[in-house]
Amino acid sequence: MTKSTFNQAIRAWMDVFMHRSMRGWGQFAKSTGLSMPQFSILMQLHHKGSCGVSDISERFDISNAAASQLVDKLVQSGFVKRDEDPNDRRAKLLNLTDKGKKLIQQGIEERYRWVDELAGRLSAEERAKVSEALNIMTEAAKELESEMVQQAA
Amino acid sequence: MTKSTFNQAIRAWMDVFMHRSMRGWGQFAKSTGLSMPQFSILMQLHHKGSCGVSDISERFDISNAAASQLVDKLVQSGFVKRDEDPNDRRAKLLNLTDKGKKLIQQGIEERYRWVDELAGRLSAEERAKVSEALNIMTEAAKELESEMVQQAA
DNA sequence: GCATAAAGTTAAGCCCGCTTAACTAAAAAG
DNA sequence: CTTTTTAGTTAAGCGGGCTTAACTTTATGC
Repeated sequence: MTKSTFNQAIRAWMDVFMHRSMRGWGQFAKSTGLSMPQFSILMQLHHKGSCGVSDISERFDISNAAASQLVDKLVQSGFVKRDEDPNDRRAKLLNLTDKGKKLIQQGIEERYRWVDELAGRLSAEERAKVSEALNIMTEAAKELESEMVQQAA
Repeated sequence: MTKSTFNQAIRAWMDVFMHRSMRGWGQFAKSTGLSMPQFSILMQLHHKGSCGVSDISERFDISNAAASQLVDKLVQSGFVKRDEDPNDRRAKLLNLTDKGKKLIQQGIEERYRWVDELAGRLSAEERAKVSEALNIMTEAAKELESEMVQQAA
């Protein structure tokens, strides 16, 4: 296996997959009535869990003020809860509410549906191969991620 | 290979991959100075090639007027060229300019860099497995896509 | 050929995200 | 204990995306 054959395979897949999933998320966000920035904050909370307002502003490279305002809208819509941090009363702890979690989960399920359809077209043998390969990739990605975090710290 | 083992594998991968690539595209779009809607249009043109204004409005579920205005900004910034359709002089043929193509290509390259790093962590044997699996998936995705198009027609 | 439909454009107006600036409150530094 | 720094909020104002509505130009249907 040459490196370039591998690269070709992964690039072809990325083209198909990225295009498809970006389109899907955009449409889903729109269907919820939330703006993309608001929706992205929900996604971030889903992935990273509890965080403060300034974490949001750093993550999306916007001002604290902007983050605060966006979060406030999400709080008012009932998707996010904003509690005081008991350890630092200046800070806030942002979390998805049940309503927020449900919404994101629904979006994820819809994304899954597409790959489930894909899965349906594969033989059991093919599924086994794909499954093994994706586990390899996921593992590598997680390792890479954790090294990045360490590097940043 | 049970279906649920497969689903688990693909979902884990999607979680990692989608989060990563969405973040990446967002940051890249921001770095170009283009808004997300504008950037998305460039992506669409990259994937689907030449199309009219109303194709844009359908694809993003916005009015013709909105699409026209967005496109106009992209034309003025030099990322898109807007020619008359010789077969129907009402219609326009939208295409990426060289500048537009270059921009998108650059974004894609940056996305690739991440998976290239991933690839670097794999053994030749693992790369072969992953490569085969991704080709299977890409093939299935393309088949599914073309059936969808037929169904819509 | 004339009426109707279709592809795009333009303009007015609304909402939203974002920034800067001024502010409150709490923690850290000295 | 006072000063400074940090976390977050609020308000004013700008720019952008989107919609509706009015319009131009070209193609289609009868």
